[in-house]
Amino acid sequence: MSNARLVSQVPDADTASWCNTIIKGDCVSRLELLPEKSVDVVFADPPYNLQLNGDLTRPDQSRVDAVDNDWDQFDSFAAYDAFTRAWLLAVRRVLKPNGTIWVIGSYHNIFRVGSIMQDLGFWMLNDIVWRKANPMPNFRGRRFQNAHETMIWASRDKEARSYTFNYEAMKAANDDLQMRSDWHFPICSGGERLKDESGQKVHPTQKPEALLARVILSSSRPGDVILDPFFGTGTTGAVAKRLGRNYVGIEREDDYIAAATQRIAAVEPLDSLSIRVTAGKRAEPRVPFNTLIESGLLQPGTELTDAKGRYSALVRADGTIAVGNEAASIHRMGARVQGLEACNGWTFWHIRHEGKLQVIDELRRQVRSSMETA
Amino acid sequence: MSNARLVSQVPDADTASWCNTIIKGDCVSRLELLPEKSVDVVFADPPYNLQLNGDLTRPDQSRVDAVDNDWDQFDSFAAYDAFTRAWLLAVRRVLKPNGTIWVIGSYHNIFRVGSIMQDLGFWMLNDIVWRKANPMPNFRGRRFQNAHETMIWASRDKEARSYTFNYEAMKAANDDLQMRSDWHFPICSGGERLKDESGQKVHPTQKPEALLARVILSSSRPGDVILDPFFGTGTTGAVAKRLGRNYVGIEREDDYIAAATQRIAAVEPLDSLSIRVTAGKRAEPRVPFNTLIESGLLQPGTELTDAKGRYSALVRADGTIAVGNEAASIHRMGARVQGLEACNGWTFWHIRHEGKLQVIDELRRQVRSSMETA
DNA sequence: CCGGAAGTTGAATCGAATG
DNA sequence: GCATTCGATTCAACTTCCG
Repeated sequence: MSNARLVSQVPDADTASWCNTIIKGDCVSRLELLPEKSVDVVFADPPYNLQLNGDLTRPDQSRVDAVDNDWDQFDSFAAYDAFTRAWLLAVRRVLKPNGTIWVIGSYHNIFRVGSIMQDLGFWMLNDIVWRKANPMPNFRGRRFQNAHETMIWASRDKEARSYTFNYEAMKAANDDLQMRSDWHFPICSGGERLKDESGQKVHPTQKPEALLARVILSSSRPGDVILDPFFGTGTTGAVAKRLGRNYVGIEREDDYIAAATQRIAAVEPLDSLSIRVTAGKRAEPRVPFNTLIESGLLQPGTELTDAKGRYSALVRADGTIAVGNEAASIHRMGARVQGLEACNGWTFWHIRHEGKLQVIDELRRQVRSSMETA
Repeated sequence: MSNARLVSQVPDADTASWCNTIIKGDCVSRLELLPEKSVDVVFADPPYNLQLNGDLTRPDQSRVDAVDNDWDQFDSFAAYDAFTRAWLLAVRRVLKPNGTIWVIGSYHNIFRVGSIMQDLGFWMLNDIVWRKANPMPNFRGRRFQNAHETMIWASRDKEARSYTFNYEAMKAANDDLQMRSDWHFPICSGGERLKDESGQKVHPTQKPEALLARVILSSSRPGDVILDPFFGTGTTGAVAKRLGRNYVGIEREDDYIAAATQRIAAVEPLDSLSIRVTAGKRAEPRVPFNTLIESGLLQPGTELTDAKGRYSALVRADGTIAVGNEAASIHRMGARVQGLEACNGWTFWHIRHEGKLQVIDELRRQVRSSMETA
């Protein structure tokens, strides 16, 4: 695999040989070929174990093209459970300790998948509901229209603390409101839906790229490795490549592999500027309070107050602030004057600047900005 | 139980002695007192087995009042599974062959509940998503906002063919479109939320009556018997009585029984079932900016400018826009480049389209119009 | 000009949370 | 060390209007 296949700014020289390939075969046995702790994110769209009896016809007597493939046939819940446990275990071995996994399913299988994930030690972060903009109607009128599917997002371990979640990016993309657990997307159709020469859909359950894009943008960084053990026609690979991530797919059926290979080859990765992840304050360089003093933005002896002028403190040369005889950090003193356990001093304290109160976090922003240009 | 009673419009004199009562005690042992095959619908809101560590504070340092009741403490998944199997078995005995059961839960427990239901022979009809209009935010920014809960609706047996589903009523209530599996309701608050003398909520997880009303209206008929084995403060009973159904509740805690008794006594049954749960015409749906990208109307890398071309920004794949090294939402970046506090990014930013500038609000209009036709 | 009703604005509160 | 919150609801504070 040449580095040229990967976009810039990503760790490329040491990308493993199996990256950005489709491995043919059964996912449990093929996963044994991958090193442990080597992938950042897993997206899995396993067989749903639909239990369909006979044909379903629309009110006009046309026949619904159901999922009746061999790969969705299981003899019992026990057989499906064993299958599920096996692939989840195999996937867990290759997942990094801080990696996360997504599994999508419907009410036919998602409860079994979720239980087994918990039994194996995965730690649930969210269940995400994909609300379909254009779901298939319920033709018999005996149930509610099945208008959603469910995704489970989980970390490899309960103890994982530094899994990737691009909170700020999701929030900014959602008009500055934090992203909820219910997502709204159309199903995969139109030009995006892969068809064969005779116009038949290549895969019965192809997922929309927009769904995968949000999955990947929320829980991975450029250059990460994303594994899809049920690759199908390669939606995960196509979106990963477009977004500057590495993929690895496992698939049994030659037809699907052929379609996915062709599809992914046609994908043009976005330039590196377009895929940069919006970082939250967590990722910004830490600026100690006394940097403000050292840089001359703030003089010792300056008076700090809260936004309403109820409390005041004096800046001291050593980077502490004083109230009466006591001195402490901006955070501890902010907490103490309010009688709270904790306080963010950067957003609590203000200075008087040209007659108006200005939060000292603004001074920190100026320091950071000058750090970048320096 | 006579057939005549089943078709009457209201619960009447020949109802069994245990109907419209609250039975005190543990639900598994108390259910043994009820005759088998005697209830039409079960609604169950079992403990969720939340596994909370320590306190959670809001960004303003106020403390979140968590669910820390004894009844939600289990030693292990195995203990929770045994509890779940026991009450589901007991409930199944008293359910009529054509009866159905609803169980509500969250990702903490719903996968275990669903698996066990399938193992015991219940047959899933739908999973229903309750999308909360006003969920609690995620204060730490480490996950998606947990904005929904899940209900499972199942028949007692796979073979049940004549369970009750008021398809036409649901469709009529939904502006003549089939009722979908995703429902939208506010959480229980305001005057509906039961408070004690000191203003504290009586029950930590009281469900909204609107939710129960749709459950009952969709899956039962007037005069039916509805069992709630975790009665709590009696939402199921209050709504059942109002809608002309019989209820029977089982509850262990005296405080909850007292509150439920008083609450239900104050309920006036409706004289007509023409009252339906109105979904209410929603305001124009909010379209987050990244919907434009996800729908393909706007490509990452596209340049945005203001109407006079003084400022420009780059669209990124994650739904933010970038000016230089900084990225933010369309609104915040619009404000920043102008040096303002706020800005409506939808009307500020434009794209070049066929040689002319087009405001991105026009793209939003296109998305909304395609949502309507879908 | 006074008193009270009625309407408006803004602050404060709080919710099944593996945080 | 210091980052992190959304929407419904209620209540207090204030304004306006009318007799």
